[in-house]
Amino acid sequence: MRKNADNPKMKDVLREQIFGRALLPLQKLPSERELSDLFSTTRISVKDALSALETEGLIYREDRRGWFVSPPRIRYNPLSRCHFNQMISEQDRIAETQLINISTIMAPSDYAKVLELRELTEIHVIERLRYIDGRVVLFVENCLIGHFFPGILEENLTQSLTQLYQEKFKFTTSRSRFDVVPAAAPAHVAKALNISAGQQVLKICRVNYNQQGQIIDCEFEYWRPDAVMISIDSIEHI
Amino acid sequence: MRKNADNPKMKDVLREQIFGRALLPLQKLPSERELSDLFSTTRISVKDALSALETEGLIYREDRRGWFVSPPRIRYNPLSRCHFNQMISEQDRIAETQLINISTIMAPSDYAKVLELRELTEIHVIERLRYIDGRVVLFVENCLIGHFFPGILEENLTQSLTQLYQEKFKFTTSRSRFDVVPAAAPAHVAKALNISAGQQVLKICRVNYNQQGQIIDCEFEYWRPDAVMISIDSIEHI
DNA sequence: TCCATCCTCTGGACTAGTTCAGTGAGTTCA
DNA sequence: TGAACTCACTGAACTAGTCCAGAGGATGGA
Repeated sequence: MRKNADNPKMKDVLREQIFGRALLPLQKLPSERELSDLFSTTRISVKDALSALETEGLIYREDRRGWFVSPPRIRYNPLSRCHFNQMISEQDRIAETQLINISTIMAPSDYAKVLELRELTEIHVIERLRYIDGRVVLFVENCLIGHFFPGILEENLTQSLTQLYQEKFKFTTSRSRFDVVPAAAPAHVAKALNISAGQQVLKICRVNYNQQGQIIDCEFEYWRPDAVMISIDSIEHI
Repeated sequence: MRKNADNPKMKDVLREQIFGRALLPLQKLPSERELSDLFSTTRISVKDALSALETEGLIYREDRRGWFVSPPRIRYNPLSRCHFNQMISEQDRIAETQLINISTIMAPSDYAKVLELRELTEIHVIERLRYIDGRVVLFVENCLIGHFFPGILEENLTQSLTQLYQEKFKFTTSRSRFDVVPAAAPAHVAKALNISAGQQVLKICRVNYNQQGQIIDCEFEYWRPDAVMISIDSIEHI
């Protein structure tokens, strides 16, 4: 978390190696034990230094697998209901989507509140994982209000939902509203993203409206914090 | 950072106390040493538990002063060039601004790049600290392109710069562009915010354009990550 | 060939301390 | 009265280990 006052080298050495591309994106760092030997310090100090580089967004960890060099951040504009795959490939990266789970349930109170539902309503919950260049970076949970989307669960849900909304249901998003907040990863998210429970993620909650101004769905995104940068230009939606 | 597997109580107890308002916003927690006695564990475990609550946004620390309960987050829309004081008081909180430093320099390359300056240009750098309910939460650095703002340094710079732009220079922001990224606090920012160097902050870089579409200034904001929540509604600027 | 089992390597979580440096209240003294 | 000094208390940073659990490759038997 903080600096190695006595041994300010380790953090700086690794940082230089990363900026100097002696360590390449996605490359694995030596293990914590090896590093503590190399820099003749304790594993706790090594962990602190690695955590510091992690909060700088230079490296990331995978639970019980090791530490790796972070690739450049993706620029993401949550206002433009742009297709994930398109956004990623425009930035010369490779996107994949994996469907984890689908369920249809009665909206529990927290979801009902976000969706402004006043009565018991059926919602579809779609959980997906998104990969960039083969690395898991995003856990997404979509909550669709059931009656707006008859039969959607039979479609291919690894494609863009926005596109599906448009093509199958003729919905264009007239308005969307979102919150960005640094948060701790809930257990199920942490597991899916290969991080340890309670680690920091960037959480984005989005609510979408159709042409009639009705809320049709909401979305909870949990990003690995080193993978993304929110980037918004007002000119794009004036 | 992680959980106390053996003693899962401490984190949960503190969380409950906070949600149950047995510990109130801005209230100081017992010292790390006291907590390690109370929960009969080591200071390292205490620190881990506290760090975990910190990444949840429930508590914050002040360097060598202690740990405190976080007040509710402020909702902030960086697109609406709204006055800071107005935004805070609309949320029933009290805002203050403190001027730290003013300087007029030739734009160094990193600033020149953001401001898209092709030649040597004079800029005014205004550093300010913002308080909410008496707590430092935000360090702001404004970089104004000199020739757009003759004589601005003689004005009262603890007020809203946006307002000053409008009233004195008849600038209305026609467009603004910003990036949000979780980052580590640079040393001078950490010191001003009373956090330790390298701790996590939410960094927002904003670039503003005048009516003619020229870049007139940019701004670097460093927020204590538990104090804020980015909240944007597309309807407000369609 | 395929699947289960084992074994090694990883980070996660912990114990039990020490030393350092900034904060801030309280005291001293011109 | 007010500025300078002292000192207890705080988190920051560190040493030196142990034990645990998941990941994933190697092994070996059906």
